Amino acid sequence: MPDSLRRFKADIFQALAHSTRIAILELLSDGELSAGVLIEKLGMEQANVSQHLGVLRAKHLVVNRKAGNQVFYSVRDRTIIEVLQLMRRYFHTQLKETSDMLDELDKPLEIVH
Amino acid sequence: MPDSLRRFKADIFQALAHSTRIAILELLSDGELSAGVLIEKLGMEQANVSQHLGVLRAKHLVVNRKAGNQVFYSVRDRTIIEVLQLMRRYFHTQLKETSDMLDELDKPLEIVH
DNA sequence: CAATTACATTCGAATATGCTAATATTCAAT
DNA sequence: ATTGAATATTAGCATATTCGAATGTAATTG
Repeated sequence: MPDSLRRFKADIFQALAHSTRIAILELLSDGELSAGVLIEKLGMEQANVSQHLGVLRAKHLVVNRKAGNQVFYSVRDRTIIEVLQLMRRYFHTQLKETSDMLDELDKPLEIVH
Repeated sequence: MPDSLRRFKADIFQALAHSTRIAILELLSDGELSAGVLIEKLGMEQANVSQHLGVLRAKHLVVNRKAGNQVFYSVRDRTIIEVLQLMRRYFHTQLKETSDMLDELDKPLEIVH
């Protein structure tokens, strides 16, 4: 497999590598929503959400449609939703295999010596 | 869905968000390989590959088995391989939809004037 | 016990990412 | 034309990632 394809994949994974962007894609999985509704449902700063939408747009994971004052977003390809679902399955498998996993999640903070 | 689960997913995606780590997982998809063989097949710096293996280990995407002098790595859960395969399908879909995609891929290299 | 092989870890510099606050832009309505 | 609402962009700072160079650590061999 050519490295260009791997870089493409890595780019997509990078776009998925943030809980807010995952939340956005999940919210959009049932159909399009305006930026305003997304901001409201996420309960986060407008600029912050807009930046995350910008990342998803840049990687073509979402498309946007302007309607007057508003901008409606939707997922471009359902395959991405499938990836997220596969990930959930992965989570459950791992949960069964190692219950330490949850402790591990908190670890990054322990780096403070 | 709780945010902790999204953060877990994001963490895994972060681990996948590098072409070298994707290459490692692909190389391991047919069975375990020693760190040395991985380094050789990747043709990269020993320390660099070891660091990437460290990331994959930290996120439990791979497990390692010590045998004397060597360390053998293998993917912990095939689901991750499935995610990579889904991603390949995604790539092909996108390729059909927008041929600009390839231009986008080469862009970073064109910085050399 | 050297010396070597196979990996891992640490350090430091470069680059990338994420956030808030502030500012722009774009369309709508008065 | 002004104002207001919805969204995007920029600036600046803090933190994270990535890399090569150097160093550390086990196990192996002589």
